[in-house]
Parts: sequence; structure tokens; C-alpha cells
Amino acid sequence: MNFKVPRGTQDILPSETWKWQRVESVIRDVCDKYRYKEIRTPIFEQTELFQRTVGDTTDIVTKEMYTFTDRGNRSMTLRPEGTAPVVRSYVENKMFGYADQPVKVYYQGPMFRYERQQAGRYRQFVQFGVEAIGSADPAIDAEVISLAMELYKRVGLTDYKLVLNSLGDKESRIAHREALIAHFKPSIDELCGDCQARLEKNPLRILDCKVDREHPLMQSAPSLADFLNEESAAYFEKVKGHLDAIGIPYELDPNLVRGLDYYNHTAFEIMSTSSGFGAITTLCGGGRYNGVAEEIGGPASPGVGYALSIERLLLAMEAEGKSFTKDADLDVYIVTLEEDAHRKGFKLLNELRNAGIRADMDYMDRKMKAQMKSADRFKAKTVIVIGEDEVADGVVQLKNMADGSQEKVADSTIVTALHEKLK
RNA sequence: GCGGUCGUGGCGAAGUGGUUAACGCAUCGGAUUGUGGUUCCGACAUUCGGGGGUUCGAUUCCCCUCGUCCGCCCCA
Repeated sequence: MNFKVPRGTQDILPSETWKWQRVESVIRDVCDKYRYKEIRTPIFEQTELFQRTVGDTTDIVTKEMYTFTDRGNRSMTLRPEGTAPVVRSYVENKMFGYADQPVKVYYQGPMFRYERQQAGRYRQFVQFGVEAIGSADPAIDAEVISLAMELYKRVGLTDYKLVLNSLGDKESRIAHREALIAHFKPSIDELCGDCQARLEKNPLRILDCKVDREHPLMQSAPSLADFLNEESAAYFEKVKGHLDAIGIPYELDPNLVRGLDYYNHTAFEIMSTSSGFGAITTLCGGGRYNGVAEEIGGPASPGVGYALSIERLLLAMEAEGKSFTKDADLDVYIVTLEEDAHRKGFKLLNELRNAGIRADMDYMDRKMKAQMKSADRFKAKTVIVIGEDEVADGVVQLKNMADGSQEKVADSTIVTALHEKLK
């Protein structure tokens, strides 16, 4: 019987985890600098939480959720996104009462969506996201964007761009939606099947259709920008002003729509512009979600945030040919020649480790030559050789792998000698 | 959910309806009874994703199934 990882999931193997840890460490650094604190919420929530916030008609809720009934007959869902759980926690733990406002948090962990796998898309994937809840200051929209941009910069990416739009407030959105339906409905059968389905579900999406791009109705379609009420338009101007002020370039895309119902006002994506990236170019997506807290029974609490996929970040690095430099695995590798030497080596190994030295030895009963090759493969800076003579004389041979030089060192002074060498 | 592609040793990768399934890398052993990154020699798939069928005979042909990768929808 052979078992395989479930479709759309992957093992991150020992040879790859160090890259993830590197990204995670950059994340912690950047968030710390911006004073965003980590929050960890459960991996599953009540199904209704996502239905209410993400939206009943969205793809996520209608066809992508991992939903199950628990033994208490409750409907639970593996989280498909991170904002709803964070807002739930914000409301449940009454964070709106905290002294330091807005509440600025970040999370990092697996999300689950039942989709067909392709490049950069998995059923289980890791998202890093930030949420700033409690402030309606346009400056904080710019702040979260700035944090994401810095993150990509810090891992060495260069080929990406920020795409920005405003969805306006609820009133603006509804007015525009109705105008769109009125515009397309009379001749909807001239458009592609996907667009026909989009008409009622999400008419904004029609504007983004690749098939019907050239259709005359597209050119004459009402633009969301024209439907922003005064307040929404003013808000958007301020967000753009703050981005300009801190030198973050952006591209305006009036057709940028996000797939979750809770977004309003600011919506943005950071997209890879690297050739050699797959069909999916979105690295990061987010926006403002005023109203979500009320939706789930909390007080009015404006929020803004985004999520990005670590997998895609790593893919983008690969597409751009960027990589982290890998550290050597070991400081010292102990090579032993026979039983007594192996015993002595094992004891010495323990002493070295206690002294804070990264050390290892052979457990495969390999010949000396093969042990030396291992040391080489692990990029050990130093090798300690112990044979019959060394056991008898209470010494070890200390070999520098870079220049091949070797010296005899008494057992009692090994640790000091190594500390000196590895300095 | 739909469309295409592929599935041979740890990895990469040839191959053919027929007695021993190339090769490369990696690994292990030896040349060099105690010293790495070079070289040379040797070892390393009762087996070609799984199941069924056609056939005297299938890794190779057919069907089913599982999975991969890529694309659509959509998204991180």
C-alpha cells in the first residue's frame, strides 16, 4: 500500500525548509519594525463565519471550502482565508477596548481551498497577512501596503508592481453595480458564457474579461470611478497621496476587483511582472473591509489588510533567479576509525554541542574516506579525526578543511582550540 | 467543475510487442590496511504509477483508475 500527499498539498522537505525559515524571519523583522504583533487563530472556524463575511455567492464559499460536520453536529470549515478569523477574534476578545489603537496584527499559517492545482495554487497553502483594525485613516491603508512592499524588497525581489483601485463604499458600489447590469443586460447573449454568469453574480468582473475585451460594450461601460460618491473619492485621493508621499509607485486599474464580498474603498494587488512566472501573477491581495466587525456582531470597526502566499513569494524568487545564501550545515565533523574511536568521538560530540558548536558524526559505519566526503558535503569547516593512536595518546587530529592543514590537539583543549579556529 | 500533458531505479532520462530495461547524476565499495573536493574500476530496477483486457508473450496496444504538471473559472 502506497500513500501519497493529498492532492494539492505538498511536503516541504528538509532541503527546502531553510528557505521558508528565512522568509519567516524577514516577516518577523519587518512586522516588528512596523509594530504589528502576531496573532494565532484556529485552523478551523464555524462555517457560518466565512459565509457571512466572505460572502455567500463568492467562489470561496460556493465551491472551495473544506467543510465538515464535527461530532457535536456543528458545521466547521478549514479556514480559506485569514481576515474573518482575525476579525472574529477581535470582536470576541473585545480588542476594540484595547488602549493601543488601531489593533495591528499579523498572522502566518496554512489556508485551505478546494481547487484544482496549478502553478502557484494549492489546496493547502501558507499565507502571511496583516490586519489593522479600528482606524479609518487613509494613511494606514498606505502603511499596510508599504509593509508588503518592503517585505518583497527585503527578500530580493525586483519585478513586481502595485495595482490599486477603489471599490468605494457600499452606496457607491450598489449604484455602480446596477448601472453595469442595466448596461450589459440587453445584449448579454453577445458576451461569452462566463460573462453571462457574471452578470448577476459579479458584474464588475465582466470588465476584466479576456474573451470579450474588444466588445464595444466594454468601452462604453460605466466606470466605477464615476460612481464613487464624494466621500469615497476623497478617501481614495488621500490613500494615493500618502503612497505618493512615501514614494511607493502604483498603477491604477479601475477593473481590479477582489473576489471577496467584504472589501470596500481601497483594493490592491501586488503582481509579479517576472517573465517565466506562471499564469497566476498575484503575489498579494487585500484592501479595506469596513463593516465586517458589525457583520459578525461587533461594534463598527473599520479595518484594512491583505494576505500574501509564501509559496508564490518563493516562486517569484525562483522566477527572478533570486535566492538566499545558504549557510554551512556544520562547524565540525568527527571522523572515527574503529570502535573505541567511535565511542570517544561520540562523547566528544556531546561536549562540542554543549559548548555551542554545531557538530555531527557518522552513524552509518562508513569507511574513513566516505566519512571525509560527508564532512565535505556538509561543508564542515573543521574535521576531527580519531583513530587508534589518538585514543591511546589522549589527543585528536584537528583538520582545517579549507586548506587541508592538520594539527594534533590534546583532548582537554579541544573546545578552546575550536572556539579559536571557528571565530 | 472543465480542457490538455505526462507517470521507467534516490534524482534526471533513453527505450522496444519477445531470452540480460541504455546512459548520466547521486550513493556505496575498491585502487590508496588512517584522511575530502580529481581520476580509474566495480556494485546498485525479480521491474517500467495501480487494476483489468488483447496476445503464445507487454514496460511498450486498449479500457478503467490514481496521481503529476499546465491552462480555464477564480484566487494567495
